[in-house]
Parts: sequence; structure tokens; C-alpha cells
Amino acid sequence: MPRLREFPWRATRDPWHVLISEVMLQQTNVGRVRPRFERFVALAPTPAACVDVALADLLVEWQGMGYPRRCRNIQDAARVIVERHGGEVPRDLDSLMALPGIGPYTARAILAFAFGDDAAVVDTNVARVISRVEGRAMKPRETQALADEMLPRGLSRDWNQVVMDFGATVCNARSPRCSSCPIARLCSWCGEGADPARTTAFTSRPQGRFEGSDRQARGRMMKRLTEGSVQATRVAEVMGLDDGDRAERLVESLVADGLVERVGRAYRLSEKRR
DNA sequence: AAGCCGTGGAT
DNA sequence: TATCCACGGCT
Repeated sequence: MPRLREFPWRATRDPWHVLISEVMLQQTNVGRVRPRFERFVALAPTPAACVDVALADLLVEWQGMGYPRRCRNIQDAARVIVERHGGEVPRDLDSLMALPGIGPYTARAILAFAFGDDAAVVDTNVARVISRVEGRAMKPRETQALADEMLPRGLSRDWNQVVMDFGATVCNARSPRCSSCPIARLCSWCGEGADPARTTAFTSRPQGRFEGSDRQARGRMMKRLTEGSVQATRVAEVMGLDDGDRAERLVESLVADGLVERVGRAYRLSEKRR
């Protein structure tokens, strides 16, 4: 359920709002996205408006969704849209892919959900369904090609929605419900033998331990910074680290990412308007 | 191109 | 309580 992409904003179809929602949904479950999406759009209703908001204010709205570089990417994309596309989200694959933070999935999601164009999205759910139906592991290019072939023309919105939700529920990763699967007759796998999706591209790769990781420390710092600036001498403490050199390196990585800036002896969220 | 990037839910 | 896992883009 939490991964279902069904959503009221599908009805809006404002390309900028679809872009924001799809970037948010790249890494974050729909239940956590919903309330933040509304506030974010209120703050940055158009690309031009987004450019004029301090990144720090956008990051406050972002806090809790993870991967805050995505938030910076949205503002960077807004600037490109204003400077190169007259303030309108472009309607072709190459221009969309050229935007910061917009890859193969998100570019096609914008084409399909915002514009209704014939574009087949391949997220992890779609890739899993296709590789199981085909009964073999596949590389990204081939997976995309098959998704393109399957797409019923003129129905991209409903089709993409249905395939992603089908993959998130019936044809899920851990315990697929093959015994009640409506397309079992079309499936090469049917839950018997090795799962082809396990070795196919697009499926998520294992990740290092989170406890004690750089990400955890960065995340703690970002959360604390949404409440106000942090003295340089207290960075390690905020991050929960004993190692001052490591804390220094990590806060500088946040600066390098454009999320944080140093002002005198303190750090704060970047005020930069892009 | 293998590893990094945050958070919360599932097991 | 601890561990595993999802999730797309970037470099």
C-alpha cells in the first residue's frame, strides 16, 4: 500500500507540479510525500517562483523526505527551465533528461502524466514485472524497449499507473501473489524457480549499513540546520560523531553539495537563490 | 560503473 | 531490538 502511486495530483497535470511530485516520489513513499508536496507547491508554484525562493526555505519543506540534493536539483531545474525554456517545462525527452535530477524514469513520467504523451515509464516495479513475464534478466535498454512495445497508444497515463501499482502489490519483490495473478497465463516465471527480477537491471542494489554511516551523520546535520544555524565547534556533536575530522569532512561535503554554507564560525542552510 | 545519497517500513 | 530493504539519479 505505501508504495502505491495513485494520487490526487494526477488530476492536476500542471507539468511543473508533476515534475516536483515525480522527483519527490523517486525515493520517498507516497504517504510521506503527500503533505510536503502541497506545501512545496504553495511555496514554489511555478519555475519562476521557485528560482526566487531561498534554497533554505525549500529545504525546510523537504526535511524528512531524505536525499535533500533532490530539492536542490528541483531548484536548479527551475533555473534551466526559466533560462532556456521560457519558464515552461519542456515537452521532449532529451530536454527533460538534460534537467538536473531528471533521468529516464522521471522524464517519461512527466511526458505521460503531465502531457499525456506516449511514454512508457520503467521504475523498479515495471522492470520487475517485465523481467518476470519474459522469464529472464535484462539490461536497462532492453527493458525500456519492451516497455515501449507494450505501451497502448493514447493510454499512457492509465497504463503506467496500472503497471507500477501491479508491480507494487501483486507482482511485488518479496512475496509475489502468483496464485491469484491475473496475468499468470502470460508469465514465463509464475513464481517457480529462480526469480529473474533478482538479477535484472533496475532492481535495487544492496546498500551499506545505515547506522554509523556518512548518510546518517549528514541527515542529522540537515535536520538540525532546519531549526537554525550550528556553530562550527558543535558540528561533531550534532552529527553524533566522536571523530572531529570526519565531521569536518562531512559538513564540507554538504557545502560542496550546495546545501549548506559557512557564515563566520557557523553553518546554516544555503540561502542561495539560484 | 560500482558506490553513494536519507528515511521509514517490513521482517 | 536489530537488520534488511526500497527507491532513481549521479558520478
